Formats: sequence, structure tokens, C-alpha cells
Amino acid sequence: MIEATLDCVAEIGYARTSVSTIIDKAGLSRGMIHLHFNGKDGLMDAAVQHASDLYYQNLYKLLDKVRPSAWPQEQIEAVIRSDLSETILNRYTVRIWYGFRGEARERKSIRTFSDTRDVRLRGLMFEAFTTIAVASGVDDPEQTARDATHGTLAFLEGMWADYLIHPDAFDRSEACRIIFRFLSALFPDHFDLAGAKPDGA
Amino acid sequence: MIEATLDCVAEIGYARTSVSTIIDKAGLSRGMIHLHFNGKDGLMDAAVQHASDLYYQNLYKLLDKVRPSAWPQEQIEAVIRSDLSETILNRYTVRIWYGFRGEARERKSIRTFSDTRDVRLRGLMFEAFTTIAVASGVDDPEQTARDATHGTLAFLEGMWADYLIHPDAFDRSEACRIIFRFLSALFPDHFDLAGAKPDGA
DNA sequence: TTGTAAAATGGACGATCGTCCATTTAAATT
DNA sequence: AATTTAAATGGACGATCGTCCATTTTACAA
Repeated sequence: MIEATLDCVAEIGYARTSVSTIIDKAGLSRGMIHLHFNGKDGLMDAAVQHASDLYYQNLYKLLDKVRPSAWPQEQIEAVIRSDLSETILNRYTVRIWYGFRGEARERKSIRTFSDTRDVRLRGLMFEAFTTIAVASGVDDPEQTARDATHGTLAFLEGMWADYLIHPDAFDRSEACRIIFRFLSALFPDHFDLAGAKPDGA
Repeated sequence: MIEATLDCVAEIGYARTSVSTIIDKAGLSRGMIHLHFNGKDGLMDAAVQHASDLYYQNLYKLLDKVRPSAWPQEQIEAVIRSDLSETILNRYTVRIWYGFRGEARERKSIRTFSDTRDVRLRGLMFEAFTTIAVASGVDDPEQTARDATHGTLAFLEGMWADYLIHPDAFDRSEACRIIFRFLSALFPDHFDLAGAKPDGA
């Protein structure tokens, strides 16, 4: 039922998704929505929550593949590559993401979902960037790390928007390279155009 | 009428915007929509077009203030500061932007509007970055300029998303500084944290 | 002032919306 | 097997949707 809802939002958009189209796709009966979700709004909230869970679940599954002793720049690379990977960023997810985001205005649940990346991810990146900034000997490591985190997330956000508009022309490796170009300029000892650089290389 | 439509999308979202709410806000009669715009879809298309025109009109008005002999890095700075200025990026415009984008799926007119920044702007930035890249003596100036253009636009896109979610917490000067931090890392002779740097400084 | 064309109106229309509940079907318990 | 409890159904309902057009109002020419 929830998946059918997400399918509808992905296929025909939030505005055109009605109770009828949802139950039609789900093959269930009309009353279920009111019974289990307290109406359409409740179902939408549940769907949003599910989509959010799915996103983070998949993302952290990919991030867990990084070995625990990885350099911080490897963790950053993993975040970037994961967030732009086919698993996370595809026609289906991006349409859901932007479909809901447009309606985030009044609905608290949607707003929560659509909040740019979660605290855990942001914390992970900030920590990694702090280590990198300190090792790089910049003037203000904390500020630099904060900016790098914020900037990288904004970068990813922008790449998602790119993908939404031009899913065919979008080039994942190019998107990664662009981000790494900026990061390698900021931290030349830790990144190059291909991603993370081994320490001391 | 068109402005009333945009107001509605900004205030209650695309999904909840109906013909009734539009004519109510516009103070005009029901039949006007079908008469002048061939129905609701036509009105929406016109509204999207208008919003797009307004965006570029305001943006280029700001960009025209840059003196013709400005250094390329000043032009880039102008693009960034303009795109993040109150005139261009505010609660009203960002809600319209994302409200329509979520529905861009099938509607060609919306898709066109929502297409990340126009060719003219992109060309202007690419030219400026090419000059900068050549002056910086990087290995592959064209590729670097392309990446810098793409990257900066993605940056701006990400900042817009930030603003949509947290309009109160959003800090324009911080957003600018973050972008300039990355640009100054990429082109240290041309940018610093405050923006464009005078040539040869 | 009168006549004609254009612009604007607002109500009627069928379609579809989301909600709700009387009923049926399935599962669990005695 | 009989009974109770829960889950699921799908049609009815009023509200609202977008479209369309008979009518009125306005603007302009004669």
C-alpha cells in the first residue's frame, strides 16, 4: 500500500495521486486507507516516512562497506559516491524526493523527510572534514570543516537537481569528479580528481 | 491572473491550487481561465513562463550593474551574490520554484522552466571561468572551466534547497562564503573568502 | 444614440475527489 | 462446529474539481 503510494507519486506526481489511483495500483480496497492510515494524509505521511527510511537505510548500508580504519577522506568519498550511486539516486527516488518536497510547505512530516540529510550523516562528514582540516594545517579548522560539510552537501543536492531535470544526460562519474575537483583544491593532500588520496602520498 | 496563480502555488502549493482558489484570489470570473488560457493547464504554463521570465529578468538586471570591464572573477561573484540575493531568492520564489519542479514530470513547459539555469548564464560563467583557468595555468583549462561552472551552479542549487527547508536559519553571507571558499581553493589568485580578488593582488 | 463586436461573467454540468460505514470475509477462540 | 473478534471490502455520500456556454457587460464605430 505504502509502496503503491510511492509508485504513484513517482509516476504521476503528488498532485495527480488520488486515493483511487493508489488503491488501483495496490489492488486493495478503498476503506483500507481510512482504516490503517486515518485517511489520505496519514497514508502520505507514512509513505514519506518509508521513503526516508529507505534512503538512509540504503545509504548507511553502502557506507558500512567502508573499512572501520578508513582515512577520513575515504569516508567522505564513500558518502559522495553512495549518494550519487544508482542505488540511492535513480529516476524513482528523485521523483519521489522532489514530488514531496514541493508539498513540504505545510506538512510537518514531509518537511522532516525533506530536511537536507540527517544529523548522523552531517556529523560523520563534519568529523571527517575536521580531521582533514587539522591535518592540512588550515587557519580555522572548525570553520573550514563546517563549510566543507555544508558545501559538499549543497553540491550533492545540486547534483540531484541535475539528475531530476536531465536523467539521461546525467553522468555520475562526472558529478563525482566535479566534487572531487573542488575538494582536492581545498585539501590537496587528501583528495585528487579520482577521490580520496592515501595519506602521505 | 497569472500573478494570482503564482501566489496560490507559493501559498498553498501546486497540488492544492484549484481554479476556484485562483479566481478567488484574482477577483476575476471563472470563465476567464478557459477563455484566455485554454483551461487550467494553459494558465499554469503561462504562470510558469512568467515566473521564469521574472527570475531571469531580475537576475540579469542585477548582473548588468557589473561594470563592463570587470574581471571575470567579479562576474562570477556577481552571479553568485545575485542568485542568493533577497531579490532573487526569497520565500515566495523558492516555493514557486520547488512547487512547480515537483510537477515537472510530464509537463514540457514546466520542465523547460525548471531546467537548471539558462544557456546564457551558463555561457557567461563558462567564459569567465575559462579566462580564470587559463590565467591560473591549470593543466586542462576547458575541462576545469566546465567543472567550475557546473559545480558552482550545483552549489547554488543546493543553497536554494537549503533555503527552502530552513528559510529562517539560512544565512546568505554564509552561503556566499562557502562557495567562495571552494572557489578560492580552486583559483587562489582570483578568489578569497570575501569574493573576487583584484588581479595581481 | 444606436448597433455591433469583443470581453467578461457566473452558474450548470458531469467527473472525480476523499471520507465513511454497513456489510462481508477471514482468522482465532471456545 | 459454533461463536467471537478482527480485517477487509466497495458502494454511497457530499464536496469540490475543471470545463463550458448562455448571458450580461463593456468598448468602440457608425
